[in-house]
Amino acid sequence: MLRTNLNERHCRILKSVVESHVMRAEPVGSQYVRMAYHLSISPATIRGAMKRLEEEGLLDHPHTSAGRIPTEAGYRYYVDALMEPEPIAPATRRALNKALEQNAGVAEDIQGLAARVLAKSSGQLAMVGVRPRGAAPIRRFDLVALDGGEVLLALGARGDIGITATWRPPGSADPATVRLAERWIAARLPLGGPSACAVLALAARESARAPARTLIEEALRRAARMLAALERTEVRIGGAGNIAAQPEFQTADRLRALVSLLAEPEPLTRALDAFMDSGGARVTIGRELGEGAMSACSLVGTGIASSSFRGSLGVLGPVRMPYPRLLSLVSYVGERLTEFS
Amino acid sequence: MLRTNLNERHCRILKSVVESHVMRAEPVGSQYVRMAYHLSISPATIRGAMKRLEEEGLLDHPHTSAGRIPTEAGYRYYVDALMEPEPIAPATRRALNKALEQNAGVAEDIQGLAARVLAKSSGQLAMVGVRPRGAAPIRRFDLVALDGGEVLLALGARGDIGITATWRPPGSADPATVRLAERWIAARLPLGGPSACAVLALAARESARAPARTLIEEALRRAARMLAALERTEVRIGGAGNIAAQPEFQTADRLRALVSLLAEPEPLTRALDAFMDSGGARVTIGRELGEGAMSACSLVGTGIASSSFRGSLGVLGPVRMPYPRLLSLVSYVGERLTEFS
DNA sequence: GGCTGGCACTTGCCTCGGGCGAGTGCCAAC
DNA sequence: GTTGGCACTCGCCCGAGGCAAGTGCCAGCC
Repeated sequence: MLRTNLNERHCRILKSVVESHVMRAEPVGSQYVRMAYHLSISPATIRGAMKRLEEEGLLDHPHTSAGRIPTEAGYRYYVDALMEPEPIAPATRRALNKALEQNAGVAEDIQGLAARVLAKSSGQLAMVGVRPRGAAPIRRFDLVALDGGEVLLALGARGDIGITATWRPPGSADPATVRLAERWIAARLPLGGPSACAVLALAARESARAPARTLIEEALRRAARMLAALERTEVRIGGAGNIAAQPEFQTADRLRALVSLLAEPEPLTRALDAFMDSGGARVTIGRELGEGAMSACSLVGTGIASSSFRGSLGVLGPVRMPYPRLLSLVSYVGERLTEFS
Repeated sequence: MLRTNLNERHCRILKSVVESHVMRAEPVGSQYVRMAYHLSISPATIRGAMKRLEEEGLLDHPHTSAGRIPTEAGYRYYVDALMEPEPIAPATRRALNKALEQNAGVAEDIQGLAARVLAKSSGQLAMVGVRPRGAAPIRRFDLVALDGGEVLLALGARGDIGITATWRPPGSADPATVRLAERWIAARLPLGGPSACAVLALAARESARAPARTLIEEALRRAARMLAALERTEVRIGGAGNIAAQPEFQTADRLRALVSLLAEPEPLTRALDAFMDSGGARVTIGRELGEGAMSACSLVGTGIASSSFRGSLGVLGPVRMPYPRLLSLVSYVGERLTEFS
């Protein structure tokens, strides 16, 4: 990907064009680059270099009399080879920590919180998706007869979270039968290991020979459903309004695409999933996201993981985004989030 | 609200204008009304009547040479006095039932399902919000010491749903203490009655004198938080793309407002809440929704309720909506949903 | 007296063309 | 290799004119 046939001046000018364009959201001309970056070469020289960069496919100009804008390849080159990492301002860092810690107690909503915080500090759309580790360990399995003929099923799963369900088996539940069923399941269910699939398999394989068959089957079916709900990736999105305010999203078409994306966020979550299990923060630019509604966007994302979950988070915005800042930000929030396992 | 100084012709013409405009999304002229409704009076007469309706504040015309469009008052008059109820087509009815029943098993997501189904059949944005009954009865309260020094708290709440939490008290949990704490709480917690507030009050009032004070306080605090989460209204939104495609939402402003609304749906949910505990389906038109981003929209909604929850559902769209059809639809889905308590 | 046909009028929308400004591309000169 | 100069190219803005739709009003008719 890295082109070696660009000399130092070309690089410098490409970098200037990208950064100017990110800042101003307009095509940038040779004059502007010269002024803004105090280059000691003349506009004509800069124009020459720009033309060369255009021939390389790194710059584009919308029409003859407009300045240059970076192509997606130009952004890619910038991200891979030119940009300098931008450390997070201490004030931002403090604000992030404060916002995250203040609400960390509400464990179930850590993703929503992180999405909000990340959206606010990035000025883009932020997404956080978390999924429990593949085989969510069942830490506890209870099947209890309640007064009044109902049965209570309690699953203690990963972390703080657990779920229960109660139902009334046909013909009401006899405590002895329930006890029997619980023992039967507990003896066969490998606590600490099984995922929803495993539970279902257990149900299919063995329950036919069990003593309290209907009750056991019902309990296992419900347990599997509850586990499946826990194992689903839950994605939270924040700050959609941010990117709706960006100049790139002023046209009705783009906005409509954004609405559709919010209404049916599967493409978003799929793009986010691509960052799962990846180490540091990475960038996906424009068409690299696919040809759909998001092809005019870039995604800066990272995987997050702890002993109890895996997931990913990222910010989505127009291709013209401040990559160095967002990369640091996404990295940092990712690291902090991992600590809240 | 009902004006009596409109004769039958005026009513007929107002009705025609409203229905034509709902269908075509354009100002309607005297010619069109005459043709479309086979009126035997001349365009000039219709124009006279329209002028009268305009003086009454029921019609408006954007400029001299445009046709008429209904004002919000015109729509209100139409809804209150002119429109004829439109029964749901049997095919739609069947489709609705099928879609609802197919997935009814996934109890936790009944709202999301209903929102999707309602959005599809209405062609508008659909919202479904459900909240457990005010004082969610706690049907079961368990506090158990787990192996390894952790404590499990299980709450059996309304219906099928229950939740558990586990945590590690400082200095690990001694089974005897946990048992003590459970008894203490069970003796004071009025099973079948208390809401989150009540639990918190119990914690504040009495725990100071309790034996295993820190443990009890922690358990009650967690229980209150879990109950609060259960008692929150959870709103699902579907079909945002539908109304983004409406002619009223072609301008960037409107679309941006829609994006903001999706990003921060509090105004939506508040508007929806107004239908809670109300009987049949009702309509809120335009400015009646308040002056915010939704003032260009109407909401057709109804309350839904069963022994275990209360809530509301509705469809949101431009003021120019097919009210008779949507009223029937919302009514019907509301009734069906109530059956899935 | 109310309804109707006819006609002038208003007004938004579309298109076209000219002026303006920004920025380029190229060339000759250094 | 770099630079200043200059012609050129477009996109954008703006105002004018033509068009179409639909009204308002008035005189006449049933």
